[in-house]
Amino acid sequence: MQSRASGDGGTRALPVWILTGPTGAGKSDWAIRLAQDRAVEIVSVDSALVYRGLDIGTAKPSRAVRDRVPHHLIDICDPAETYSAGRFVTDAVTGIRSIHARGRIPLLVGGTMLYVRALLQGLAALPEASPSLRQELDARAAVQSWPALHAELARLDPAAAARIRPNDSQRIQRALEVCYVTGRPISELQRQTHSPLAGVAVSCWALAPADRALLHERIAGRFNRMMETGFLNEVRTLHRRGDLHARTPSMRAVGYRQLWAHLDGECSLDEAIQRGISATRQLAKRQLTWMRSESSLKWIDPEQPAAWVSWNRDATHVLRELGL
RNA sequence: GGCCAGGUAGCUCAGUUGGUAGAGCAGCGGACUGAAAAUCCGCGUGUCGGUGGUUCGAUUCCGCCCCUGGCCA
Repeated sequence: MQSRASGDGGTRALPVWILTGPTGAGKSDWAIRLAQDRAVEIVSVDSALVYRGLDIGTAKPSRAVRDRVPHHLIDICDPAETYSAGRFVTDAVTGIRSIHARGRIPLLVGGTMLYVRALLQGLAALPEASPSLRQELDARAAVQSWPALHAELARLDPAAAARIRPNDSQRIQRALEVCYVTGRPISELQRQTHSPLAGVAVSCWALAPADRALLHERIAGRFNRMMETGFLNEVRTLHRRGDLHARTPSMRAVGYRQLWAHLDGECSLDEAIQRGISATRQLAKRQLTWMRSESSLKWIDPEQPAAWVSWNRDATHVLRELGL
């Protein structure tokens, strides 16, 4: 990917900025403050923000904010659809190219770490999901159990089976699916990946409070605020559509899943809220695990008074250098 | 005030016919290639309410005290 911008004395490659962090850390606010009134556009890196109608529970930036600062990859599909890491890479690359073509800097913001990694390290050229094959595998697992299908994978692709746990339904299913569709083991195909951002200057920051207890407080506070601003009604509207169910990927999102269970009569509202908050904390923990393994991240503690100033100063400096 | 039932992990509870205890949830750590806000793996010491007594040994049995809930006054 080659992108150029006209500076004072010639052309320079435009960078890609990535701001990630656990849910509730304040990524969106920071991104909007940075991008506002500057040659910066935001690309969402979030598997839930892509769905229309999932607004309150995803803390989606408001229409007003998006009118002020351009956002990409938000509200691009219906909740009944299944978005994917593969589609994300394609969409994100398209977005980045168009932003660069406008002579602006893309700021990728979000906490879906698989998507971040897919961008940083690339995704292998694998076939996309086959709903019919997955249905068939689900049916087989219901009678034979996933460990039995794991044993089958061990015959077809020993390397993949060694890495995947016998109960990891999702990965067993995917590995078998790829085997059946391509006739080749997924472990072999996965060996060839290339980053779609190869050759681009990428800066990657992780916004995360050093104090976990503080993050937990923010998460609970935010969830309660969502409840006060109509989260339950939002889920009820989706529930009433009739074509969505508890297993639809969009409805497995944190918060939506628990409120959906309440609407299905599985638990009280109070319990659903508590479970939703716990699920959010657990999500944040998994995101942090992923971030710790990403060595290229520059960590920012939003609680440090100087953190914003220094991040903003660095960004301003780069923009000036590029004549933007 | 009397009677009954309880007080065991952050929470809900199990258990020890006396040899100092274990589940679920929560929490923590980890894995992660088209569902990823998903999916999966690992981690359980806590004055067993307090205090006396019986005993080689008490969280377990007995006495008293404290706390919670219920019933009766």
